[in-house]
Amino acid sequence: MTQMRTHTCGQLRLDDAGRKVKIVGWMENVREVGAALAFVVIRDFYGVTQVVAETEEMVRTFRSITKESTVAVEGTVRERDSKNPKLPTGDIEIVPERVEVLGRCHYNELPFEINRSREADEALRLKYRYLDLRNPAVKQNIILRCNVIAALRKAMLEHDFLDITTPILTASSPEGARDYLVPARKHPGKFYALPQAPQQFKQLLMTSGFDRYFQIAPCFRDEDARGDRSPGEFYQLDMEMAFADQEDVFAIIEDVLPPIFAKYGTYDVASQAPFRRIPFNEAMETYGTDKPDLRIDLTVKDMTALAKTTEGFAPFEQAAVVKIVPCTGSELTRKQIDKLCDDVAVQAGRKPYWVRMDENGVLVGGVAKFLTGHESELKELGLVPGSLGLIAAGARDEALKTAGVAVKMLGGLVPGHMDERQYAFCWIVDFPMFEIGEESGQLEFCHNPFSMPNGGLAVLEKAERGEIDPLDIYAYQYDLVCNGVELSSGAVRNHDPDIMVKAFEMVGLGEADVKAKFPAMYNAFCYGAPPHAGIAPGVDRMVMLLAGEPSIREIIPFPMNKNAQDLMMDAPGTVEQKQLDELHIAVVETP
RNA sequence: GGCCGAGUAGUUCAGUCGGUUAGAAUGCCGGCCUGUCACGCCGGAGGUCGAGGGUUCAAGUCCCUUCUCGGUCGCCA
Repeated sequence: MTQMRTHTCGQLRLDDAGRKVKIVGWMENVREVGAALAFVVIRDFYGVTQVVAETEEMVRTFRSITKESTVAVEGTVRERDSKNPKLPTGDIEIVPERVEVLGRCHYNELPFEINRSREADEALRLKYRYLDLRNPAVKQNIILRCNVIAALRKAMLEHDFLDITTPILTASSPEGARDYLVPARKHPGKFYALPQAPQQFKQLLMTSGFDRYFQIAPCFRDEDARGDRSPGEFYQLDMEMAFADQEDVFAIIEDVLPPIFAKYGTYDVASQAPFRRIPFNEAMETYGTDKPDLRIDLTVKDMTALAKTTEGFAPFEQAAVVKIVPCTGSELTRKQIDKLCDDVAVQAGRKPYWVRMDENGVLVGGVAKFLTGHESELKELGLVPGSLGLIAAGARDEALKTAGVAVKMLGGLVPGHMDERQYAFCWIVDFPMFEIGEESGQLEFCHNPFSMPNGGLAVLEKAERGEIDPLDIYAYQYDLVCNGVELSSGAVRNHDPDIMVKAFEMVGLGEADVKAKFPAMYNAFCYGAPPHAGIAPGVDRMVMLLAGEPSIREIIPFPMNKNAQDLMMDAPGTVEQKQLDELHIAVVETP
């Protein structure tokens, strides 16, 4: 037989009995059950197939091959005496006539067992990622990723979006995250930057007359990692539409994403269009976060007025706001409540207070003694008999953040408050355009300066004349949130140079700054730009949600570790002096 | 950068109040086993307890320093 293989390891069925075949793959396991009987498992991308050695010689042959070597097995398909219903190929086995080692595994002990690689230390998995990926369970997430990306691309093309690539080597962007810089050999002292997003390019494409653009775009940001944030690089489904507004963008996303989530997700229920829209301020007040998990039915209630009438508890008396998260049906013990409050503190930075209303309507535990006498008011807020209330007091943003974390943790802990098995999408809309900077104390852009203010030039001018508070100006800026995960930010862009300059003037900058920071875009917009809007859902986070994985590294083929190192390739690494010389770089100190 | 957790056999982990020769499972090596499929049974090898210092008659265990990994906050327009 000259073919490399006639069948894959996932292919053969009972119908194939009697057929002469040749399979190739990794020798996963040898089960010897006698001197002249052994069962050998061969694995390839498609599945596993059992080979049975029935002579002493053949048993010795397989025994001599190290596990995880690649082999070719030629033989005859036969119906099994004892079938395995758990395997697609479990009805048959191959009686080998010829066995050839194609690629020998030089080690008889591996860094971890392939089928249990997910239990191994993560640094070890990353160093031997090529072995980790042999594990079908690990490989499955990468296959899912491919399928999801293919489905996204297909859907976008069907909606008449053009897939256009934009430069990887580009100019450093003055705002946002830290850039990855690339020294320019031909321009001593100058640098390219890897794009944090194709933001400016896609807006320039709109200005060039492309009507609908998208790209599965690599993005690079030199910021610290998180469980749901890969260090260094990630991918976005970047899209932009000309002569379009917020409604047009929502319509596309609401058309594209739900079917893909329903088809490829671990849960088959996804929110249908239109997604619920929640204004930013309402989200903060109701959920304590701008990325609410709508699967949880708990909300934040304001008890500031009530708290002000209490006596003897300084945190209530001094706090700007006091928020409570009432939760019915809690049977948490005192110990569990303490643990919960500690866990909230880890994420929120401050510990919540708590109180319980027992079945008789009596306040017990925690800060109960300061609230006694206010039972009826608390009941109105939802702290009914049999409920636990987590209370956050302090400055508004601190209290809301603490309450938001409390909502999330209570939802996950107390049964009956979270309908977990679904994808719950929502839009967060009406983000404030400006905020008072924490450090500067001055008016600053809340998000990015490219968003169109709701009200256009007129509203900025009103604010300039003092007729309205600039903090009350909203931007056509929106986030897409699913199950408490921020999937994406988007906006109706500011395509009018005059409004752009005015917006910059509001924060103490001006035309010169716009031109200096975004020269290409500002100039392009002076030549007639279409109103346009877009969004860029994170592909990695979507796949994470679909795979039901808590770590983003599980859905990236070759992830870096938390410290932005590729342990397999040993990157970042040192380079030769010659390379540095060409790039006009002097290394002052090598650690 | 802050805080929290972890680091013991190839791997995953246990190790009590500081006290005899540091254990288990799995993997590896050898033997047995004719229908296994996480095969089973018997035997064996395998350890700088992350590193350095200290306290002590005695440290995997207590203290200090440091390194590494993970989580989280800052950060991520």
